[in-house]
Amino acid sequence: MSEPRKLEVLRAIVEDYVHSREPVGSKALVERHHLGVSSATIRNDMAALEDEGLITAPHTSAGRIPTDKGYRLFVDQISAVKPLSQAERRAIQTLLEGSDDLDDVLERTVRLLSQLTNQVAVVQYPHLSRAMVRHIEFVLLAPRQVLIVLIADTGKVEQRVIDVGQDLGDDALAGLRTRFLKSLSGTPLSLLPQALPAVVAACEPLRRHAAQALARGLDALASSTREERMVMAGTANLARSNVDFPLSIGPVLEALEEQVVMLRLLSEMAEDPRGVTVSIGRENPYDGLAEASVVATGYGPGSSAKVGVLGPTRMDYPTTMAAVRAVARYLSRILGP
Amino acid sequence: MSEPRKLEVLRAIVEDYVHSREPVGSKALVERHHLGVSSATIRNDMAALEDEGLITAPHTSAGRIPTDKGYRLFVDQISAVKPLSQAERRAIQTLLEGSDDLDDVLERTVRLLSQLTNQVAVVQYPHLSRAMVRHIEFVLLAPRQVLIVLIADTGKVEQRVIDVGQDLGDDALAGLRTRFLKSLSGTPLSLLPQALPAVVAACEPLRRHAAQALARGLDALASSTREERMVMAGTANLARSNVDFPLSIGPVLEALEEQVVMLRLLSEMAEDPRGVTVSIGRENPYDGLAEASVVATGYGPGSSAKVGVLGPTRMDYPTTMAAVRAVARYLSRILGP
DNA sequence: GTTAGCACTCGTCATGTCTAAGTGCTAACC
DNA sequence: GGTTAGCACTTAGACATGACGAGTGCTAAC
Repeated sequence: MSEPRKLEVLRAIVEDYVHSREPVGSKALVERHHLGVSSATIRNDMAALEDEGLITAPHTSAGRIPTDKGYRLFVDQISAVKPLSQAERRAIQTLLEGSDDLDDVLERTVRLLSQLTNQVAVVQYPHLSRAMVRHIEFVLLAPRQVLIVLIADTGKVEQRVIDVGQDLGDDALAGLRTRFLKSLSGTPLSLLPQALPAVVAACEPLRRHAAQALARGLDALASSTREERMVMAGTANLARSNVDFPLSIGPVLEALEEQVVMLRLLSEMAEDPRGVTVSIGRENPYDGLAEASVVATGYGPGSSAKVGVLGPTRMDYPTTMAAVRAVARYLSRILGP
Repeated sequence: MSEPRKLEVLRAIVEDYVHSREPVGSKALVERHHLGVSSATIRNDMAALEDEGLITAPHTSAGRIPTDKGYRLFVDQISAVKPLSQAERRAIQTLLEGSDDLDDVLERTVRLLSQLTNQVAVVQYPHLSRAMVRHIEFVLLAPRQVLIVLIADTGKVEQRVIDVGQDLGDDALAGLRTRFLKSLSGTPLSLLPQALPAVVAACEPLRRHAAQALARGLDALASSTREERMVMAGTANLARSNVDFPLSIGPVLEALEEQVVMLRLLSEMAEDPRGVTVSIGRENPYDGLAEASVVATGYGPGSSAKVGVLGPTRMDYPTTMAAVRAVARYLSRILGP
């Protein structure tokens, strides 16, 4: 029993099953793929693969289907990432180049990726840990209500309304603004928590209270900038692959809606040297995704933010991986300097 | 054959069907509801209702189920909006009062509403046509790149990066900012397009080009503020009511994802004097929602923005309508002056 | 290590039968 | 006229049955 052929058999099973959604038997295998041996031999190989937990039979005398472990081996060792067609690559390029705004870029990206893969696409907003304070604006909405706007040099803007706890005039607020801005301009958002107390301390005691409140607001803003968000598209594709989620797509939709779940999942996916990381079925840390796989990769500066797709475990991994990788590259290029 | 009893029968059919998801027959009807007549009489009534197109039989010798038209009559004339429980009302109040930010309020609202109704909840961002310019900020990101921030007195902030087409220093930009701000502060966003040319004209010819670009940017921002957005929650509820969408929930998910569709739908729903508007099944202008109903109402100043839920036609209208109405009221109160 | 052959296992499909639910109609009743 | 009882008729769904085919595992021979 040759080891390489066994892998070949596994590959064939995965490919056929992904293609037909039906358990694949030994006979069909020798017919469709010209392995140079008889079906009996394949049966032996399959028995061995089953012993190793790479494939499984839904019931006696049905063909075999890959297990999570089988997909894993397939993805890691057997499959070759299938390059995109020329047309597809051109589509990516033209579609993404037409956009300017960050929101717009990400929006287009997910749509594109979901169409390319026929799956749910997800993209995380870029991390802004390296972002610095570019501008701070305080706007008096009511005697005690102040709108704080924090602008990072990445172009990201965050705002929030707070209650400063004491009446403030426009002038007083402008004064505070200048003070904050002078001290904080250029400060990395990540260092804001440390930098704020000094600014507050330097304020006139009379306005200490308001300054305190403003500092708290800025702190919250900075951390909500760190706090991650994501964009998503193609949920309707889930309905099409309804059959692939034996129970229901409910848990999957829940996971997608609970963005926290997805974000943690994405960030926990270690970066793979091959460029794309795959998390298969029960490997996912969230139970609702036990029947789903996530294919993701980093993009942008430091590849810290993730872009990826989510679909049933029974997914065309080579093509999906190729699409994700390609999109991530274009994305990096466009967002890059 | 008494007209009132016929309506009573329709009501009973709708209620039972909504409750059991099964076609309801004449016998079951007389058992569950104490109409003072025999099943034979009910059968006559049912035949009449069927003739009028209010109910239909899926096949010979099954019970009847309401048609869209039947639901319509039920909603319009028969049903009484069921008041929320004390606990539910308290839940709404406490949950919504804990929030400050507009985004936060809307986010909480949809979550709450989707939980209350076990349906998909949708809320449109408030129209800002009456909003006025509170503040304008230009930030130089690169020699020619300027970040424009437009802050409305409603607390809404919009930003965008533009290319001004000529090199500008920080000072020059600050000058332009002051000029724009002085002229435009307090201008309703809706009047911005008319107000901008004058400001540009008043600028020094040297900076005319940049001013032109900035004005275009502001115009775009103002209109993108007018442009509508929405928040949504509870899509996972669709999966649970999978059975209610005979074909697939795919088209529904598509409609939800294409926010344009939903927004048009919401805005086309005329305001109903009773407070809540319902659009049932094929009444919806979008084919993918032929099996779905939307229950919505306006909120906020002028009730111009909409909040509502989407679910299968087989939906508990009285409760849903009550929930939507209650949530809209709290929402108006919180966002109110 | 590979192959052919064969007995055995099950899921699937087509078929047939039976039952319960529910209707529509007719004739009697108030 | 509206209401009722009764009955023949229709049909979906549940269930059993059996043939079929796909597929396996094993053994013995190559």
